[in-house]
Amino acid sequence: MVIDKSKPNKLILQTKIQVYLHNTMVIKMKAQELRQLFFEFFRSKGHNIVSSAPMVVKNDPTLMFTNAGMNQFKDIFLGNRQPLNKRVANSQKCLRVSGKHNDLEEVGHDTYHHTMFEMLGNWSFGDYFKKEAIEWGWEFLVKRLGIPEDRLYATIFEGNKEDNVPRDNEAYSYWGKCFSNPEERILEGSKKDNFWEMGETGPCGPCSEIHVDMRDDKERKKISGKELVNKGHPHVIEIWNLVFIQYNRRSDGVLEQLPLKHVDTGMGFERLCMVVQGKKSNYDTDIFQSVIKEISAITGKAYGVNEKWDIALRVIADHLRAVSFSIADGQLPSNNKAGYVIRRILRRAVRYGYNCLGIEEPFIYKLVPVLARTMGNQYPELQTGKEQIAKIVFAEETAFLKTLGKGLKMIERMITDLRKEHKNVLAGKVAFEMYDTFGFPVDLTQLILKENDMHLDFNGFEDEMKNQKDRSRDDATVETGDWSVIKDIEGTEFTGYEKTEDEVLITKYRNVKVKGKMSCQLVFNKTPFYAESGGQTGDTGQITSENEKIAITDTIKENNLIIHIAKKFPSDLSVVFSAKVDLEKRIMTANNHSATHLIHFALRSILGKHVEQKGSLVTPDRLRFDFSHFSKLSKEELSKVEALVNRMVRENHSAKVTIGVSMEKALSMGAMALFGEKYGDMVRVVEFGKSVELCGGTHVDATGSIGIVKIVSEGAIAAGIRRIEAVTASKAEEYINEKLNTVDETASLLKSTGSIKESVEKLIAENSSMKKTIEKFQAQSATIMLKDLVEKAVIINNIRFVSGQLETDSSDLLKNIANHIRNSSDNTVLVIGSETRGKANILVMVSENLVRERNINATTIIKEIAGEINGSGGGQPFLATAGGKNPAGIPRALAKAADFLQKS
RNA sequence: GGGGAAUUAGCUCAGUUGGUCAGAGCACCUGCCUUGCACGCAGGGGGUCAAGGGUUCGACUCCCUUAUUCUCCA
Repeated sequence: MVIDKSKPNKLILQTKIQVYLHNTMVIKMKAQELRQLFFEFFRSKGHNIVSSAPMVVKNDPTLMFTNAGMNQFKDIFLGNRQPLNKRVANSQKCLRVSGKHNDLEEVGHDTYHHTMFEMLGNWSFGDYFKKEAIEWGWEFLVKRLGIPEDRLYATIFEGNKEDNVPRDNEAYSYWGKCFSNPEERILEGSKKDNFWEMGETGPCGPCSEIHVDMRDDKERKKISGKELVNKGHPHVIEIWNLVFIQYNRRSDGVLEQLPLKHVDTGMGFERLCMVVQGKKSNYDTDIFQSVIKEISAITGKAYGVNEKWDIALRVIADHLRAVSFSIADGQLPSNNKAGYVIRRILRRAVRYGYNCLGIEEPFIYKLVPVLARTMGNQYPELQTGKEQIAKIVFAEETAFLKTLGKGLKMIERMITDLRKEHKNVLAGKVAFEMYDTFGFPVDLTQLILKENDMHLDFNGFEDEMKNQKDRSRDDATVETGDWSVIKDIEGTEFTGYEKTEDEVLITKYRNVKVKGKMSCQLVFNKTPFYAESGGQTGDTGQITSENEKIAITDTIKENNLIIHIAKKFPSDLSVVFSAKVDLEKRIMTANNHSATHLIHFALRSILGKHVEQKGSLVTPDRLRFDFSHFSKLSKEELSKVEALVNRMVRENHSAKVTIGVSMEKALSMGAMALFGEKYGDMVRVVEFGKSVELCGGTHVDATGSIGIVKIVSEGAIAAGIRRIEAVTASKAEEYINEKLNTVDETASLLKSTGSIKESVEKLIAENSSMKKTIEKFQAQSATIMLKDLVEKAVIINNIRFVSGQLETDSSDLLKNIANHIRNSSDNTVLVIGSETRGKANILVMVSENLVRERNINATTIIKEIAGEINGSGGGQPFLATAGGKNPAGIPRALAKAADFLQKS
């Protein structure tokens, strides 16, 4: 056992004290110490302590977030990678927002579910198995932490006939040696609780769980803990799951034995803290209390006073962790995929603050520093990123509160409408629309309705919700077939750094059906194709055999396997293929990738060392680079960056690539490790002059071949994060030429020899003054025409009838004339015809007093006369228009209007 | 990836089965009043109603396409 040598007795003493104090429930071992104790324990058992993988998963389409400690070892279990150490232990940050064990809407209502949590785990990759796993589990909990034996239960797998798996007698026998009364303490569990599977297919095996009974003595006497295991009792809980991976499930459902057997264990750290600290709730441990106290200080709502507040405080404390860790890993809140999950979690926290605590302004961002203090030791990314995290949370909170504000307005309007109709039920469809289209939470809708003595048709709402889910699910079904193995070779050697063409053999293939579209996936023994990774898109190209040529449309990486997406499967899979990468695209991609390195370097030189890469996208056509910076780049800064980059291009720095460098060495060379990026134990370093980066991508041999780099755009993508887009080489040439052409064409249009800008400014000024002049003229000519017409007016039936045909193509002008007359004189009917582009138009205006007193209607008149021009029309009682194809009929139409008035 | 919504003045937004309807507040400009924490009063400039098609006598309003943004689902 490894303990702190400077205080050799402290640990032992502490353990003894714990045993003594456990029943009185006043033990205080800080979470931080407990975590270290776990590491030291497994180090003493020959384990290598590794760091937590990022919580946000990249390069795995089936998983958005790390949801268990074993995720980062998935490819080892699948046999795609050899482990460096056969015994490993760590603490992994995990996120679970849905699935059988957890649902986001439940978190906070009980005292032991979380979105983000830490999972302690120890692993054996084909090394030790059930015996050691069980013995060490027991030793750690009972002997090291001093958890009394009579509070522990173990479960084992009861067996399953369908799968042909026997009862796990082996596990039972080892537990039997630990407990003094095994019959009482070891329970059997069904497939549901005690058989672990990675997915529908893949590695799986029986598991054995350890449960703790935390109830008072009195309670324990009443009902045996045995009755409460796996029954959802808040104080009789599972804390450690030991999984014994010994099978592989094929897609036909049949289990086959694995050649190597593995151990995968996971212990909920928050629960362990609760047990060790003698608390009844995870939220009472020091992990959460510091944050909860801060929320209370801000909101004035103390914990433990009433249930409604407590739920809100728990929700906020939990969600703060999930959101902060995600942002630290580089996952910003956004409107799809992983980013959307984060947004939803944060919004839920805001909602609880709003509903239950009555906080109507951003406040969660204020909690980030406290969280960084509490957990920054183990997870330094929180400490270094805390300012940026706070900024992003603030922006997100502000935006959502605005959404809420808009929704409140809408719902007020709806309530008014309902009142008018004397109804008190809001249709589910309406609430769903508010939720679906405007993001207004349904529980708030319900709350507000209740305050107004109304309620929601919740069933209707859920129906709509179900419809939408079905729609999305139908669309997203992916059917993945089994790998068919042709040659049993593990992994793929990547030869693409040296060559773009290679002789390859197909080792396995499978079908993947997405949206009814079949995609053919191939794996080779070695390949020159670069798989999408690190922002660089996958290679395209083709494979050819003697009688076939097949296009490769993309290359991806899944669980460390390089997979080629082919147009179709070759008819003969066993022959040698010549695999050839599309060279032109590869070169263009390399230009862009190397250029991102130069841009990164230039940004740091010019803006400062706070600039860090936050993401990038490199395609053959363009590049995108996201980085942290607090404000918009000025024009000067942008041109400085561009100038420095292009200088480095001209200096023609050769690429210096070093492979198999240890992480420490790479960092000492000046390379930057990015938080949220998963690196292997050995890394690849790419240097161009002073630019040093950890990078697995393909690059130019020397910067000169990039030719030229042109920044195309710069903008914000989130608070504190900016994005630069750029083009290089021939694409940059095209871009610049296009711009210059525009300038040339503009200049020749302007016939300008001097400054184009001045010419355009002059043109705009002239244009606007001309506009005004024209308006004046039009008004004048309208007055003249008006006068002309009015002079020719006749009196029919005591009505002044003004009519005539005008030459104008402006319907606005006609309307102007009409309105002018209407406003200036009563007792008038105006009928004007005009011809534009071979079509006839007629306008009828009737003075308001005639409409009122004599019931003369412009619409009636226009319908009466529109036939004469082969047209139709309509309008309002005082103004109507019609159009038709027969201009020759205009005089007849005017005459008919006169007749009409005569009769009325 | 799939649904829905939005885009109107520099900003925040109104705009009622398609017809004097292109508006408000803030900001801006001019003048007056005189300074007290968003001073007040009077007047004024500013909009291709996101872009492009279509339907119609007539489109900010209806339909289609595109762009951008928001939002929900996976």
